[in-house]
Amino acid sequence: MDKLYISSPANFSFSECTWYLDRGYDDCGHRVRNGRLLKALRVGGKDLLVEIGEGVGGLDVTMLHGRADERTRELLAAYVREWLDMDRDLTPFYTLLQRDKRLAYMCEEYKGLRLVGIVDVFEALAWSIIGQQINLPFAFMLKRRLVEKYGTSIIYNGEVFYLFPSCEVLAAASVEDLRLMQFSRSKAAYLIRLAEAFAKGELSREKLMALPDRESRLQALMKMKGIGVWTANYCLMKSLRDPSGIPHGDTGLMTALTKHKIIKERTELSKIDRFFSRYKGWESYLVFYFWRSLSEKPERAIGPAPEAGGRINSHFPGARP
DNA sequence: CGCCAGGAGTGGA
DNA sequence: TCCACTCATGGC
Repeated sequence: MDKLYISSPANFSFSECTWYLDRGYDDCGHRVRNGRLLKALRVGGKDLLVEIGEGVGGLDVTMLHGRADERTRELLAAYVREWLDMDRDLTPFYTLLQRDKRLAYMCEEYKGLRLVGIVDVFEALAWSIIGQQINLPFAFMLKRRLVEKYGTSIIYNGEVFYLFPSCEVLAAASVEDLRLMQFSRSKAAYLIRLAEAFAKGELSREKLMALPDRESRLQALMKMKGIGVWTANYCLMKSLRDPSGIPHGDTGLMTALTKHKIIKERTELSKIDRFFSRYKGWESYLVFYFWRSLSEKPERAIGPAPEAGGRINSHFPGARP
C-alpha cells in the first residue's frame, strides 16, 4: 500500500479541520469516518483516492486507489499541505485574537483549525456560484447532483467517491440540463460560461497568480458574469490563499459579527471596515473562524456508519407543472 | 404565509 | 452612484 507521511506544524489540529469538513452538511467532496478523512482528488493528471489519518506528529496519507510514482507522491503531499493550509504560522493571528475579549475564546476553542481550502480554482468558483443566495443544505444538494451527473468517480470497496467535474465536461452541459437539477437559469448559464472560460484557458490559476496584486485578480474575476465581490473574494481566500480576502456581503459573516456584538445592524459597513483593519493580513482567517463559530459543536450522534455505497441516488425533483 | 439563505445582474432615477 | 426588482428553492 502506498503511504506517505506529512509532519504537522505547530498549532495544527487535524481534528478541528475534519470537524469543519464534517460539520453537518452533505458535502460530496470528501468523507470523514472514524477520525479519518477520505477524498478522491486529481494530481498530475492522476485520479487518486486517499485516506488521511492522524499519526505521531503528523498525518498518515494512504493511497487507497491509484499508484503513485515519486512525482505523484510529491504532488499529493503538496496537495494535502495546501488543502489544510499546513504551511502557515498561526501565531500572529492568535496574538491578534487575544487582544479582543470577544474573540479570544477562539484561540482555545478552535485551536489549530486551518483555513480549509478548495485547491482547484475552477471548483472553488463553481461552488461559490452554486452557493450564492441559497441556504447551505440546498447548495450542497445542488453540488451533489452536479457532481454525480458530470463528475468522474472511483469505486472502493463498493463505495463511490466522486471527483468534481472537469471544466471541459461542464462546458458541454446545457442550461436545460442544469435546470432539471433545480439550478436557476442564470446560475446555470454562469456555470457553463465559467467552465468554457477555464476550458479555453481564458481563466486559470496560473493566469490569476500572474497578475500583480489582489486588486487586479479581483477585477479579472469580476469580469465574468456571475462573479461579484462576494464570489471573487471567496475564491481569493479559499483557493488562491490570499490572506486578506473579505467576502463582503456574506450573510454568514454578518450573522457572526452581530452575534459577537461587533455590529448591531448589518448596514454598519464602515464599522466592519474599521474592525477588520485590526486584522491586516489575517482577514481571510478571521472570516473563516467566524464561519466556524456559526456551527455549534454538538455531541455528534453516535450511529452506525453509513451503508456502503454512499448516497448515490440523490433525489431529483419531478417535472413541475 | 413570509422571510431569510455563505449574491448578482439589470434597468431606471 | 444608488435603489428596486428579479431569479430559484428549501428551511423555518
